[in-house]
Amino acid sequence: MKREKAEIIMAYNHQEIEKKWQQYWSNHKTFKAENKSDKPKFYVLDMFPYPSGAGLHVGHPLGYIASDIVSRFKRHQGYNVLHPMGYDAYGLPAEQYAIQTGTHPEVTTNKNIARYRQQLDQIGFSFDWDREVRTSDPNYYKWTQWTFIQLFESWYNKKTDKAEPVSDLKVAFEKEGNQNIDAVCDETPLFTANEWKLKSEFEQQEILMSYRLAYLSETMVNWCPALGTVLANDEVKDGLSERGGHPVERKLMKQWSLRITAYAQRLLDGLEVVDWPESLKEMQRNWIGRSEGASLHFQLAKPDGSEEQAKGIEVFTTRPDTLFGATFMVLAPEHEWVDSITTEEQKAEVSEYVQWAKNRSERERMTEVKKVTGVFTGAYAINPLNNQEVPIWIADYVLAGYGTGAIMAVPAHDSRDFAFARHFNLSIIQVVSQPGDEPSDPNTWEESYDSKDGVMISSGFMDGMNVKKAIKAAIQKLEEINVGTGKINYRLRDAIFSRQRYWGEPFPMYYKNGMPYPLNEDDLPLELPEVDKYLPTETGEPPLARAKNWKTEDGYPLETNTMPGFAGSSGYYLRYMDPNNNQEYFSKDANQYWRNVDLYIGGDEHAAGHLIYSRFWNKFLYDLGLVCEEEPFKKLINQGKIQGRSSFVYRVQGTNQYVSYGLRKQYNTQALHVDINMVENDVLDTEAFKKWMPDFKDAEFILEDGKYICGHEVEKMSKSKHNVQNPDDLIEKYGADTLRLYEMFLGPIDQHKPWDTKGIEGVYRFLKKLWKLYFNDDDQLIVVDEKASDDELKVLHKTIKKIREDIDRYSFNTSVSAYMICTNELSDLKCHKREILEPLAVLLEPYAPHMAEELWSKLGNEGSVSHVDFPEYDEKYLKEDNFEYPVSFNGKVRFKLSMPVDASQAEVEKSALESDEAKRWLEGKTVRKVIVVPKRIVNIVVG
RNA sequence: GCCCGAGUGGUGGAAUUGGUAGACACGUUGGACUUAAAAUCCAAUGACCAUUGCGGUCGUGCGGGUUCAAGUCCCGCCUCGGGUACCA
Repeated sequence: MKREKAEIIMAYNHQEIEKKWQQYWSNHKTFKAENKSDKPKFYVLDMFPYPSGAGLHVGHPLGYIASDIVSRFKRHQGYNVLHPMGYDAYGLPAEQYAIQTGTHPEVTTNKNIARYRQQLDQIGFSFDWDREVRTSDPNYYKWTQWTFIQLFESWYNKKTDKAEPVSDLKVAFEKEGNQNIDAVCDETPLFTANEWKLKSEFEQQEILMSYRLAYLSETMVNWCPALGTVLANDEVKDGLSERGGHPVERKLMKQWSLRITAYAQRLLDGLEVVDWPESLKEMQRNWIGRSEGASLHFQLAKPDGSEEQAKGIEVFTTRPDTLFGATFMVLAPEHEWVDSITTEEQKAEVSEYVQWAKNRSERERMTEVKKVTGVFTGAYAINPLNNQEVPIWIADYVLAGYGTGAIMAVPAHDSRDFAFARHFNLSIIQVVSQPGDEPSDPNTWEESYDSKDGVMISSGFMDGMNVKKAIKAAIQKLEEINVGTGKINYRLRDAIFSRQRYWGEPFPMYYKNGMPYPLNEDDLPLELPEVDKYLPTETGEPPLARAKNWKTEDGYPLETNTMPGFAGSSGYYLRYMDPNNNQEYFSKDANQYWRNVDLYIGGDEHAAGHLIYSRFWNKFLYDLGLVCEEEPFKKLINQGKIQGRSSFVYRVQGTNQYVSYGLRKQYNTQALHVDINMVENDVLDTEAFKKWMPDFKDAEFILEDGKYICGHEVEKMSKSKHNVQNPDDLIEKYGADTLRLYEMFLGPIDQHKPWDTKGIEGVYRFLKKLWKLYFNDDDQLIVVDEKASDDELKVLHKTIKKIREDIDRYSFNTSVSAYMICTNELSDLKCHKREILEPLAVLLEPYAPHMAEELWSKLGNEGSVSHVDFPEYDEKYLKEDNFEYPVSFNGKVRFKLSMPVDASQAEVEKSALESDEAKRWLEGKTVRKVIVVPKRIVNIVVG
């Protein structure tokens, strides 16, 4: 009885307070952002989550808490803050579940969203929920579809370096054909205006297709049979699908693609102006993969006289300087000329090899990188600079998808060519000499010399030049003799945009005579139809082919593919600006006001996916004049992942006995994961363990000091490792404010760190201690109006300064300790004064908003504290009269010396040398030098 | 292989511009209160040596260097994490 009573009086009742204020915020729309405002704007965005069935674990809110702190801080500084949240609602898990159970993915998704929302609300985020978007909502995906149509109706003009309407292109074709058009497009033969006019509608559309930014084409795709769909390059990791880890094959399929390659250079250039982590920018640079070099043609030694072969085989090289060392050529097995150049004698061998290469999985190909394979075609080409005949080989180390799918091989200066030449006994000629080294016989080399550091030899006109100069000279020569030209190549591929799945945006396209046409914009959104099963049809068509009447009013069949996951997330940050607009994606005014995202927080796993697609999407809309900023995300922070901390028990081999961590070496044991909820401070609750699973019912324990101590390890948080910490239990026990503070206290926001519940008590204690500055044990307000002392003011103002600086540099962990220090010091001073405690409540708001609101209101204030001015600090309270100088001798600190802060260097030096403590260290030594750094240190050099 | 990032007490981490290394917190130990426990409060807590007191030596992954002074800057390595990989 007594105990219960004590708990009721318990001063800080987080459960009641947090519920109350969450309700208040929701009722009063405290965090609603207005599109019309005289205030400066600040846009803080989180990467919106995919609502998975597992709900949130403690890792998810980490970034949300950080962005919420910044949002709240900016509101206190008078900004109109846009801080929205929504859901990336299309995704494979809900669809896989639908396949298994027949439950509509929308049902699953809505259920998961409801759970996410409830969890998010509990943490006390200051989102403007009136702006919520869901990618699967027709009102949202209408604009995803709309953007797709704009992409379809656009082409990329290299002359103006931007996207322009296809309608303009048609006008140009009618006027002068395509000879003056400089576009990023598929290879298209030249035609005149007359020729254009003579073409059929179908032929014209076919040509336009090769210019469109969203285009349909037969391409080599990553086909994942287990998922029954095609995947984009960034969705494939190590030859396996990123989701589910299923094998991926190469397959030729007719697919929609986005011509993101048109933007390669701008995507690269834009990285220079954004404030992103260097590592992330580097990842994008690598993904875009710009390389400078030359494109040139090798004539066939015996062309068959066809127009095609007359041009020769085109290759791309970054080392045109080494042309004199090009002793053979290699084509990718998929190269279009393989059949036509192979000689009769080699036919069988070549076709066998091509077949073999084709059937290899991507995974095999990757894991067997070191294995050298290839076959001779029997054909020869002519090196354009020295007119030597070189054999043409086929090998799968040359990729069809990069450059032209053909290379000139320079074995002396390229390690892959070197390995190939060695294996097949092809000749190797040295053309670059390492500085300070004599040229030697390459046949004796252990490896090729790939470095660009060196001087040309055996290279005719380039002899004696350094590599850099020779590259320029070679390109010039190639252009002179009209066989090649300088060229920049990108590794970036066009984004494959079709998925053979149900749960995604339908394409707003229909087919007339096999040619795709866009729907009328008035007919958008094209809503996702109902189907009887979420599987492909018997004939292998995507699930949408099951839909009844999947055709236009005129009876033309609609596209049956759906869009990929990154479609909906590419422009969601724009829709937040004006989420309920039925007329437009977003209004011009809204975009002019909100412009772009000032702070974007999310994981770095999106480096090569979402963050590139989004930038592309934004640049395209910029070209259309719809958005006013070319880069969508000004500042970006990657929050680190929170890893799990697994606990282990040690089962003695073949028994049901479990030995405590410290004694496990004495036995032959096997480590088993145990649920971290049964473990506190590494001590196992043995009774709970016995009840956990039937297998453990009769478990026996070998204890140390009467306790069973568990082992631990840092691993990924996952259900199977029983180390998932969900926030709900912690919030119930300690409250959201504690959780928020603790997640920040764990360490720098951008660092990966293991979750460890141990420290949360300390943060909870801090909040209770802070509460006690305002209330006594009977929960009576004890704040007084007495004038604050200098000491108290100093504590407050140094904390204000620290918190402001810390938030400005996103150092959230150090803020938390600043609050703790402040509370400790005010407690020591027994300070209960309004002059200190009222500003402190405001200061606390970004991190612990519920408590701040409660304190603010209990102090007699009306309404929410959210928009109250953030406290300013005054230097005059921070000033010290004295500074305690550490005095060191030869760099070792020996004693402290208190001096007035305005003491001159000479005075400090004099006092230091004359002080009693100094004598000991000066005895028998000469002072060689004295360094005095004002308000820092004194260093006396003796010897 | 290549490109990034990181290594600081038993643990998470702090040290913002080269200037007192280890703030703050956890954990541990000892103590107060209590019949007891929880909660709370107080004290100690990098290692080693000396502990009769003053104290001393070492110490930020390793080895070197620059400097009056280095966790911080430079050179060379090691380990871990991430990205990428026949990209010509």
